[in-house]
Amino acid sequence: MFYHIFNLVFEGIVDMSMENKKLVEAITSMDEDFAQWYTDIVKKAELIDYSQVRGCMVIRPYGYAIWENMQKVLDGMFKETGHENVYMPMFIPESLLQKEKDHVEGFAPEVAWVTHGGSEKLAERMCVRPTSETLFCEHYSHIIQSYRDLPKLYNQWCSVVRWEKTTRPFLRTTEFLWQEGHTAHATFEEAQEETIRMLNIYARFYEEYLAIPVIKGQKTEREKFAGAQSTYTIECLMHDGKALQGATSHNFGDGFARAFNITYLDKDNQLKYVNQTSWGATTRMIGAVIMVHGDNDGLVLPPKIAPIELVIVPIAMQKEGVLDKAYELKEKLSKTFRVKLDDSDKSPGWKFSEYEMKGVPLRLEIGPKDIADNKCVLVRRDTREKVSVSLDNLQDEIAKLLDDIQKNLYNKALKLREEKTFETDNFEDFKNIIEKSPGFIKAHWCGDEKCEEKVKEETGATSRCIPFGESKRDGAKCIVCKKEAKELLYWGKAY
RNA sequence: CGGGGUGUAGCUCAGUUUGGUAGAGCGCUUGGUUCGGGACCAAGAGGCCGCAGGUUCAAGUCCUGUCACUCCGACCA
Repeated sequence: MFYHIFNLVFEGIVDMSMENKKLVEAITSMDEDFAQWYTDIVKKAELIDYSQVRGCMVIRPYGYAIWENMQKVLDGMFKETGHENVYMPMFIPESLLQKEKDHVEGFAPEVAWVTHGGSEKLAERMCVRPTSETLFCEHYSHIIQSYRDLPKLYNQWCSVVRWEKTTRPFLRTTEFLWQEGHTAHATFEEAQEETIRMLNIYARFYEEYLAIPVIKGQKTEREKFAGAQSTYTIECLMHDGKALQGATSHNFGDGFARAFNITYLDKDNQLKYVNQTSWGATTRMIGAVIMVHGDNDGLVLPPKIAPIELVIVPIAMQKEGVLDKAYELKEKLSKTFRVKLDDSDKSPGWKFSEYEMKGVPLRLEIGPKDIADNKCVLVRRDTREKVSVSLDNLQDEIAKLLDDIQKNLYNKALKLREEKTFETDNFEDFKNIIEKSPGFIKAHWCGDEKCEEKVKEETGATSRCIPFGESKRDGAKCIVCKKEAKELLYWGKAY
């Protein structure tokens, strides 16, 4: 009898607590279903909406603001290193696309074709650019004549279209936003220098602004860009242990120059081919930020690229003086920080959850009690830590906290990557790791593409890069064929 | 491109088995009370049941086709 009653009561409690939990837990837990967690975040943080167009998304103001912040910083870095922005057509005539053989073969399966203008069939169909190498090359062939015209350091911000089979917001969409740098140089060495310079810029951007640690390295032959002589990459690791290519930089040598006849007359009066590079980064960076820093309460944004660094939530705002004080703080703080004051009549608790979902780094609570004490409460998104601070040195306190959050996010991400990075010489171990605790695996390789292929077939992992600054161990053997190793590689399942 | 899942109100979904008046919760609007972790009361607005055919007196429900989203693979940033 007692037991029965106890059970009923107990069940009642359990039911209630679960109901409450459901109300609060707006998104799927990342441990339960990482893919669903990701989808929940992009929608609930109001980054995107799905559109009527297959595989394409609407980037909403909050999502686009993140992109604008990324653009602003990267564009500044490009300009500092002497690059100029241009804009190329979005269409490429078929004949132009086909000039470089490897390149067209790489992209042919995923281009969209325009066949009609109005109701008239075009004499030559055009593709919607999947990337603009051919257009830049065509243009360079017109404007480069002398060694005095070099180097040409161009970049463009635009969208490109690749007809992907399956799509996911930010990670892979049919149309996506990016920047593509295209440069032309007199010598191979200069092109190589540029390739690495831009790779380093991406790495710095990831680490300093996105708070994401990266592995810099070179792609293997199998993984390199269609038409490139060598491809370099920055690789980062997501929360679920999958790798994501953060940005790439390619040295084309004179391959495209030969196909497009881009020549210049050198000092020695010899006609020579230029050497080219290209490098790009995309809205996929937003996906990286989500999957590296996000948690079960939503997005977590690094302060340096957060559209809102600080949100002010007034408490008991119908009470005399609260809103006035909140407006006053907003005005003062907006001079230094990106600030939002939420004076809507939602409850404070709702606002707390909402801005946590949106990953706003800092929350400022101001209520009657604080005002009486000349204080306010600051709450960090990353650690949930609450501090009560005097209104007198608020600016300094906020600056310090934002700086600390930025650093903490980087350190947490680095720690996560270290925990998920393994090294092995044994193929069976390799398979086990990939299956049971996915992450980066460092393993030696003989240089044969067949071994690379075998790893992919049997484990699903691909080679991510030949890392800079980490050399192979003397006498090490290939993880697959056990022959003498040529390189140490990072491997992993990738997005 | 192959395999699975899902399309009904802005969102999450019930209703489909067995055809017969279009539903719930949340959100939204208006008014009021609240406000330091997703508040409450009252009154409202809101749907061509993804789209197109077909079967039927009658289709959200049955049949055929198609489109989109999503997950898992192959391809890619």
